[in-house]
Amino acid sequence: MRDVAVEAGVAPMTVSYTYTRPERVAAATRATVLEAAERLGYRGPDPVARSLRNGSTGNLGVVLGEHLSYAFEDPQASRFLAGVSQVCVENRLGLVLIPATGAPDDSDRVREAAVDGFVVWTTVDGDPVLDAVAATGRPAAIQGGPGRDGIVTVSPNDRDAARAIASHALADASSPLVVSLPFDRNRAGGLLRGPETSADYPVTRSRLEGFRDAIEETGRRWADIPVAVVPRNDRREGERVVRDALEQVRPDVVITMSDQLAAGVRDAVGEAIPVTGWDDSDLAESMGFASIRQSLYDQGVACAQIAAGLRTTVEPPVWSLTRR
Amino acid sequence: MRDVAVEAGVAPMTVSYTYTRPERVAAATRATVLEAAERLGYRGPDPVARSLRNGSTGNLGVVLGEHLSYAFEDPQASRFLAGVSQVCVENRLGLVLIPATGAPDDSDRVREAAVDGFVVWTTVDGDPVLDAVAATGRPAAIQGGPGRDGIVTVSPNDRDAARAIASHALADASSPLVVSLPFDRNRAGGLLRGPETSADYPVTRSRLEGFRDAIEETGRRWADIPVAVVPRNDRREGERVVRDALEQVRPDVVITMSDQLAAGVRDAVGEAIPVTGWDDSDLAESMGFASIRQSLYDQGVACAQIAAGLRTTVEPPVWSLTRR
DNA sequence: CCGTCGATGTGTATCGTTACACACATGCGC
DNA sequence: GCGCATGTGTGTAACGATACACATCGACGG
Repeated sequence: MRDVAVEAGVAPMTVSYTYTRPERVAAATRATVLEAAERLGYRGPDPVARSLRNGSTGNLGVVLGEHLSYAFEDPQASRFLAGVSQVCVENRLGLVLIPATGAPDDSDRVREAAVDGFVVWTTVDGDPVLDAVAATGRPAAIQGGPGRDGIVTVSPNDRDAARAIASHALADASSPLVVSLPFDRNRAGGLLRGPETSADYPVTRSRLEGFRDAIEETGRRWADIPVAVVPRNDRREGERVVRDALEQVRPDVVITMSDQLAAGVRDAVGEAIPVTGWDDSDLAESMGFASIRQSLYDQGVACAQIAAGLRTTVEPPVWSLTRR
Repeated sequence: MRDVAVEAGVAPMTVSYTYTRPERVAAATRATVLEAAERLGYRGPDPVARSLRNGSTGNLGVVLGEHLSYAFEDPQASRFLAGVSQVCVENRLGLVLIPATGAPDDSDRVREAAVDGFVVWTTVDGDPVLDAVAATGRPAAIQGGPGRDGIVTVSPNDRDAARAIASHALADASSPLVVSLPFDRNRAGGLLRGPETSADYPVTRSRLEGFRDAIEETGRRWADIPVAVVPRNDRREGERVVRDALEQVRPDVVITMSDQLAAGVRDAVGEAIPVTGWDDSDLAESMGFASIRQSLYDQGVACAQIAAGLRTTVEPPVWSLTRR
């Protein structure tokens, strides 16, 4: 920039203003400057230097508690990210993806990220990456929890929603099979019996609690309920885990934690056993099973607005039960 | 950092080395420095200042020629991005998403991105965003074209592949229906007759050319061939467009440009009319239609490596025909 | 003809870091 | 006791940009 200033015969500040506040500089001068820049192949202010001087990067960091490719494959994460990206586009913010796989250098990644704020996709309790995020002192929001000081939690009341849909499922049935998202980072799959509802993922935990609430309300004992856990939120995993489970149990309804899983169940059992999903996506509509409607897109928007400093609090996201 | 140096009673450089090259500084001094940092709440070197000084940001920019949410919904884009993100993770690079929707400020976004290199997801011919990318002078790669000076093109020979699969499809059939990806940014859908193979998207164009090659080889006139164009690479769009087309034409084979579309065709016509896909995904295997195998994941890896400066050229990605 | 105002250009200081070259001490072999 | 390698600490000088306050000048009302 200094060179351009010399070439154009003006002060560096004039060049700076030419780019950042064109109206502040006379049209003639502006032309001279741009011409000089053209001659020298100068492309405009360096974004990094600008960030340093201004103290803001114009970037939002999105922490994904999974291998990055997960973000592109899980439909729920996708919807959420779509909401985040919408805010970024509207506000001309960059979107920086930060993987947090549970490795020790996750925190470094966060510390070294050149961003103004963080959006965190739900992770496990006590994830140290949350400490790293909070330590930056920058605005941050997390979808689905866990809650933490310094990070705004954006999460619907999953427990209530889970209870509602489970009650609905149990209206005409008596022996449910629960299909659950992973409990923890190990992501061990398998069939359990009325497990402690102590999953490390708060989202999984709240839903389990809600299911248990509903089941106990009907007089059944949670300890007797089969719970099949998938290693991934994936339709085929849902199909597989249910096939396996059916070798040991004979449920008359299957209660799942996502539409993908519910679709997988349908793949396995057809209409023979009713199933419920979660998220009320196209799948739920086209295959015709009950689901919980909650907008992950809207939650993405909310999180991004917080991270961008556009707001500091949000109403808890709403949910509703779509009966089918 | 200066403050920490004072607090610890050492030179700023010592503090810097404490973080970036700990082995360069005596253990005792290091401890003193870290202690002082702790007292002052210093979290380590500022990434932005570091980038400025070092001249590199540790970020890769990915230009998506679509609304960002598209990246999270199109399975092909997802696979590609998964490959890109793999390279980022391995090399500790950040991943910055840059939307390019065709709006005039796309170029600004590129110019203002604090990244070391660019990966571009296939876009239309003459997209000005490519000029902006090339103008940065940073390493860049584009998947699927269009080709351009200063940007490495990573693309299989789509035309040959298209000819191969179309020939395969025409072995036992005589009147094909082609289902095509969008021609241009307008994304108008609809049914055409042997259109000029002049789509703005080079990927669409090459495949059309290949289909035409194969069709003309069997003695049919391209001008007579019905081509249904979808506005989006989406299973349901595939279903819809074929339903519509079947009101006007009676094909005995459907040749599509993606497995999603092929699956949509199956949804519409079942096994009544054979169909071919593209990408050889799980869908192709489970539904049992022929497809072109090419790894978008690997292409993502290749593009990212180029953008990261890890290599400067790539072999053309391989493709193969999976007959079913 | 003076005072004031708006429009426009310019110096200064600083954002937080690090490459580089150098200073100095220590220890070791001979 | 000399020469030399090694291990540690320290100035200097940028990296590229901009906030802020100030200087200058012509215009214009009274």
